[in-house]
Amino acid sequence: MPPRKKARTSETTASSGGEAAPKRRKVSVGKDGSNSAGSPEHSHWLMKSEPESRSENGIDMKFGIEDLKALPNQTSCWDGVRNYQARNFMRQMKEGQLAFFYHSNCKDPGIAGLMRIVKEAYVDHTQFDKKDVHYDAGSKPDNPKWSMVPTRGHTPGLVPVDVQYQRMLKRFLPLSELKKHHLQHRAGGGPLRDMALFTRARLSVQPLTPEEFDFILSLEDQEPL
DNA sequence: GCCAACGTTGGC
DNA sequence: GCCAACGTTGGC
Repeated sequence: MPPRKKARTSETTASSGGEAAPKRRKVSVGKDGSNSAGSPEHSHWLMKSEPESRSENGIDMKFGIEDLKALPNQTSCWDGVRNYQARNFMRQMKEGQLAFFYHSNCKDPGIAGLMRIVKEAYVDHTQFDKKDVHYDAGSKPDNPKWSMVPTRGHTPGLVPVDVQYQRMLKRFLPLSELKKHHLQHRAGGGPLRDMALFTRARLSVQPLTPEEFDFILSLEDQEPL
C-alpha cells in the first residue's frame, strides 16, 4: 500500500460536501474560484506533504520527495486528502500537468521538486448502473464499494490522482524566500502577489497560475533572496 | 510545543 | 442558516 499524505485519524470523510448530491447543485463559484461547471482551468499545482516522521494514530506521516523518488516507477497515489477544496482541485488535475512537491510541517518548509500527474482522479460509475455487469445494488454513489479506495482521508468514491517524481529543483526553495517575493509582489506587483500558499495557508493541494509557476521555477537559477 | 488561522461540526 | 465550540494545519 502506498504511503499516505496528510492522512489523519480514523475519521471517514463524510459525503456532506456536496459532490454526492447529484442534482440541484447550484453552479456556484467557490472561494477557490472553481465551480461545479469547471470554469477556470488550472494547469499547475502545488501539493504539500510532510518529509519528517510524525506518528498520527500509529501511522507514520513521513512522505517527502525522496520517498516518492524511491518508490517503484517513482510513482505514488496521492491519497489522504480530506479537505474538500483540496479534493476538488485534485479532481481537476489532468494527466501530464506539473506540480510542485512542497515540504510542510517540518524544520525546513519549502518547494523541493517537481512531479507530474500520471493518473487522474476518477469515480467508477459502473457499479451504480443497473445495466452494467459491475452493478451492485448495495453500492450507493455516496458510498461506493468497488474499485474505490474508501479508506480514511478521502471521500469514498474518489480514486485520487497518481503522481510521478519528475526532478528535484536545482536548489531547495524555502518558504521564507517565497514569502519575501510574495510580500514584494504585494507591495509592488508581481506574479506571486496572490499565491495560494500565502492567501490560503492551510490548503494542501492548490493551483498555481502559469505565471506563478514560471516565476517560481525561475528562482532555482537565481541566488537566494 | 505553542498557538494563530481557519475549516468543520452541531445546537439552536 | 447562524455562529460558537472544536479540531486541524503548519509556521515558528
